[in-house]
Amino acid sequence: MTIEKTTISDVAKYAKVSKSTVSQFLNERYEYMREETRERIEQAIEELNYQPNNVARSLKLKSTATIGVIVANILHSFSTQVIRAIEDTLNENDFSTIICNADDNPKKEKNYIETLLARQVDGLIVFPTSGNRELYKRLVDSNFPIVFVDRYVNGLNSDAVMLDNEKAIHMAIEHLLTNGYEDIAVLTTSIDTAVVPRVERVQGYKSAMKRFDLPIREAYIKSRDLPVLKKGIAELFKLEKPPQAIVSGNDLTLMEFLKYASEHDLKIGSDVGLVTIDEVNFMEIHNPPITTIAQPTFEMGEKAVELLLDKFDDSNQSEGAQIYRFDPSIIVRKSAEKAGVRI
Amino acid sequence: MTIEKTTISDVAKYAKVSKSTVSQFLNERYEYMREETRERIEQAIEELNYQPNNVARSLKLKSTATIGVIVANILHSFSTQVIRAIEDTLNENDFSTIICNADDNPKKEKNYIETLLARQVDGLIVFPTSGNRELYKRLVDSNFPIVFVDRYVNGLNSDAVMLDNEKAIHMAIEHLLTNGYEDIAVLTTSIDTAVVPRVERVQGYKSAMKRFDLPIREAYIKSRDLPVLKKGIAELFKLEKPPQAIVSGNDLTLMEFLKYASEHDLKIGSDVGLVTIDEVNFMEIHNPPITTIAQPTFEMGEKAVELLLDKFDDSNQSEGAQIYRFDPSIIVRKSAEKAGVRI
DNA sequence: CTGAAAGCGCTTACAG
DNA sequence: CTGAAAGCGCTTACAG
Repeated sequence: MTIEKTTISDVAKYAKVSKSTVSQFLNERYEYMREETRERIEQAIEELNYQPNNVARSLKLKSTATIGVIVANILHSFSTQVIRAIEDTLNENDFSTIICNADDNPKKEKNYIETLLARQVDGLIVFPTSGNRELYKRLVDSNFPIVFVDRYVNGLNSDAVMLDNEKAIHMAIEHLLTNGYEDIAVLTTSIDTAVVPRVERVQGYKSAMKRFDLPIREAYIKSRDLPVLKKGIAELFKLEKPPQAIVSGNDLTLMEFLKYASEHDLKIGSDVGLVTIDEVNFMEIHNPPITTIAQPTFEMGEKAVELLLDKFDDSNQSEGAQIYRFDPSIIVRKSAEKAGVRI
Repeated sequence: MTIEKTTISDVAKYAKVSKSTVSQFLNERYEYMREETRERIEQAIEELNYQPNNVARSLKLKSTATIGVIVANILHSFSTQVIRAIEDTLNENDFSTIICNADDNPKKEKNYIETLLARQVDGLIVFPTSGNRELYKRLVDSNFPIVFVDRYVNGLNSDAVMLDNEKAIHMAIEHLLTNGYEDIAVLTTSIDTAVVPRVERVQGYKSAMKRFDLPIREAYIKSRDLPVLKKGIAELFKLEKPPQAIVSGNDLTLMEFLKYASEHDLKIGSDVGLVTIDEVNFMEIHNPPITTIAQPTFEMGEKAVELLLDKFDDSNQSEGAQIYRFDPSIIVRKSAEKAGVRI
């Protein structure tokens, strides 16, 4: 089963040179190499079908050229999209990516951080849960290259790539108001664990209501864990004054709402207006098509990689960590139009 | 920026023992270790905040405990689901996973295979394109642990985890027939590159038609690349006798069909019956909800890992490679019911 | 019960 | 232009 690999020594012997010279060749330092030597090595590598061992290289170089990515919840399509961008960008820069899914579970997350560090990843990009502040603090304090995405960890001086969540909610609400919906409710997953985007989206809801001189009704704010969110939605529509429109915090909360709506024969648009954050492929084919506040997922992933790679560049003095906010954009479709009404 | 790591030597010095003894401790070989020694080492590790370096360990052990996963197209939700299962299962067995997306591009795929091998992954799980037969052949012939998922590479004696594609199509067609649809067309992505499941699905279509004594109309078989599939769909409905129902090969072809249907005001169910392969979250909330032939994605991912790990077990003589076929199941919803007609 | 030594497969000053 | 030597951080027979 075990295949004896051919090593650099085999190549050296075969080409009748030293290991050093082969190594020079492998690292493309041809400057002082005779044409003939180069060809001999080239041939030896070919004949022996030699494949360099990167583990050995990594050990010597103290760099593995791999980045660990830990995502809180890979089922969330925003995450998949950003990860896709991260992997692409990293790959372009000759880095490998190890993707881990923490399932919103701090224990799993901790475990992943530790095994990634043991594997000597050169840096970490993480969508953090809020359960490992101390661990992250230690990493950040010791200057280990790390950048956060989507969420940040409170009180840590580290880079983070975030959506402008307040703006996102404002856009959603403004669109709804323009289209004649006034009593607007917001749906997010639970904010008990203080996950930043959810908190910001709820705050954004409140500030938007204030800005548009509308009352803030606590009963219109439903932040619940996914399995019990539908109950919350039901409560909303049992209210004396049920909402005329819904802002859904992401694609997962949207699914719950859509299920509720179809079970209760609520017509999207005419019965309830709807805008959701996060663009997913099925928005377009839903009937009616769903108006969406999209995050620039590709740019966000790219930025995260860029920030991380900058840290490897010694010439770049760390000029203090920052939170980078990205602008959402609205994709107007039909879910926030009352029957017949056109803007 | 670089943090000097504490190494096993530091721990040894601090605990006043040799590196060997620390290593014994790390590998939990306590048999011959004095209680007191153990405690001293434990403390030293704690004090120095020592983290073992897995790269060094891997080099010595010639095993990295990591598996490379190469997926042909990560945008395909079947792949995401299987990968999720693979990662979970691997993680339970203390293996790391490196996921790479080949984008259905043999060149990218080749590149990934090479870098994964250079990184000394212990094995490979791959959803192969059909462009690297020779490379895969070399790997399989040299006994490198590899298992294929979803597709296999022709003429290679290797394990593969596959859907019973013929059965899947038969189930779809039988369901459609039972519900009163007779003229049935099938949609898949292009079969020019001979990607196995597509080919099998088209074959399955033909064998099903034969089995049910229906004519096989070539014009009802549309196998096109995604960007031009919609044109193929249009052709279908311009036929003298347009199909009464559609079997969609996967979630991506489904999207194209759904877009076409909504643009042309085709009512799913009453105007055209529809069954698709691959269960995705939005099937349920689509209007009408979509009847689906589901693949047992979790079991398939789990099986792939199991087959791979078996190869590491020397006691298991390789009893010849096999193709493992998994049974699809049907999730009946409303997209294959004519208005008013109930089964 | 514990330590000295060799070695995994590379890279990199340094010498010549 | 090329080679000998040391070393990256571990593990594992082997000796005592």
